[in-house]
Order: sequence, then structure tokens, then C-alpha cells
Amino acid sequence: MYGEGMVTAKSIPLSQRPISDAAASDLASVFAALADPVRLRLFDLVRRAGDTGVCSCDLVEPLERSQPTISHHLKVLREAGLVESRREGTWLWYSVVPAALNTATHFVSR
Amino acid sequence: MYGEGMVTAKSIPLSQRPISDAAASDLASVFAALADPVRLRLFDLVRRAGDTGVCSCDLVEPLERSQPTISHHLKVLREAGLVESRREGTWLWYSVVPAALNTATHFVSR
DNA sequence: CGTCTACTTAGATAATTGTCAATATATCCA
DNA sequence: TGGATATATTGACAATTATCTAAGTAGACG
Repeated sequence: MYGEGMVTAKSIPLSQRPISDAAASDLASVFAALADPVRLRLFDLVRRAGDTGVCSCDLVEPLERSQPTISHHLKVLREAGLVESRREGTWLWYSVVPAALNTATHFVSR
Repeated sequence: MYGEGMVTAKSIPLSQRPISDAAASDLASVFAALADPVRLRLFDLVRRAGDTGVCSCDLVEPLERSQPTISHHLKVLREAGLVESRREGTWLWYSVVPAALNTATHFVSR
């Protein structure tokens, strides 16, 4: 049973404090944005396009999803702070937000 | 409309091939394992415990979830290849699988 | 103003997921 | 063998999500 005063293995010294709940939620939302195969490939394509960015009209065909589905995934990536868009006439050009993956990189690299 | 033969911005040169569907699914499953705040903190605690590892009995209280919930999340982390466990009597000690985050690290670090 | 094109929003649906209480399994020890 | 403790599984439920079609908005241009 897991009650008060139970004996446990007490295996963690915790000289350093563990990650906070808030920090964990922030980081988890970044990972969640990358946790879908379509969205991961989407982000990969946008990143490959560099500073110029890529028109979202060129992202529909390679990912074999409907245009609204791509639009939805781009919105998720945008709201996660991973990509940004600028308008060029009727087109939207997407590019990676620099340093968007900084905390994620820091976490996975110890 | 998005039909055949449409004119697009053709913004990606694709001298390098984009990530494959299979690779994206593999990577996405790793990110999915880290996409939950509780699981992220869980992984963080396990990793802090180093080679010795941590008894799962010590993971229930700090995460404020029921024992079955922690058990479930540990299973997800295990099946994602991020952690492993060894039995010590009635206890299970969890530790991080070395190099489990290698591909994820490579992806987020460009 | 209309019309074309690029994109977004709405609504629906099937599938997945995080959580818990209850129950089951496993290991140790007297 | 039987009781105590640690962990896993089951079953249920609410919430989220990935996807589509259909319809809406917005900019360019004649």
C-alpha cells in the first residue's frame, strides 16, 4: 500500500531540484508538437527551406494529406512557437523560429 | 484548388532528401513519450538517478498520481526504449537507456 | 464588382490517451 | 502456507486528436 509513513527505497539524493511542473508542461507541449509523424515531416520541410521559408502550398502534396489537415498541423506548430509565417500576396511562407528548439535541445542533450 | 498541374511556389530545392515516413514515425514516437508533463518529469527523475537508477516506489509521491498511473507511464517510457528496469526483490529499479535520445538529439540540434 | 486562388474554420467521426478504483500477480519472509 | 508489500493489469470514462468534407474568408486582378 502507498500510505503515509511508508518505507521506500529513497534512491534519489535530489541535491539538484527536479524539473518543475510548469517547466515540464512547457517542454512537453514542444515535444507534443513534434509527436506526430506528419507534423515532424512538416517541420523538417520548413526547416530545410532556411531563411527564405517555404510556401505552404508546397507542403500539401509531399505529405499526402488534405490541405485543411496541413493547415491544421501548421497552426499547431505555430502555436507551439516552432514556426512562423509571413504573407506574400495570397501565399503564406513558413519558416522556423530561430532558437525555438533551444530548451528541447538542452533537455535531450542532458 | 489543389489539383494536378497546379502552379506552386516551388520553394524547396530538395538537394537533400526529406525525412522518410518511417523515420518520422520512429522519431515521433520518441517525442510522444516525452509529450506528457508527468512522463517528462518521470524521465527526468529517472535520469537524475544515474546508473543506480530509482525505485519506482519513490516516483509515485513526487508526481502526485496514483500508483497504476505511474506504472502506466513507466510502461510507455519503457516501450519507447527510453528507460529500462531491473528487479531487486519486490522492487523495480528504473534507469535511462544510454543513447536512447540519440536520434532525438540529432534531430533537434539541426 | 466578380472570379480565381490560397488558406482557415466548422462540424463530424473514429481513434487514442490520461486517469482512477478495483483487482490481479509477484516476491519476500515468518 | 499465509500475510505483507511492490508492481501490473483491467475496465471505465472524459478529454484530446488526426482526419475528412463542406463552407467561409481574404487577397489579387481584370
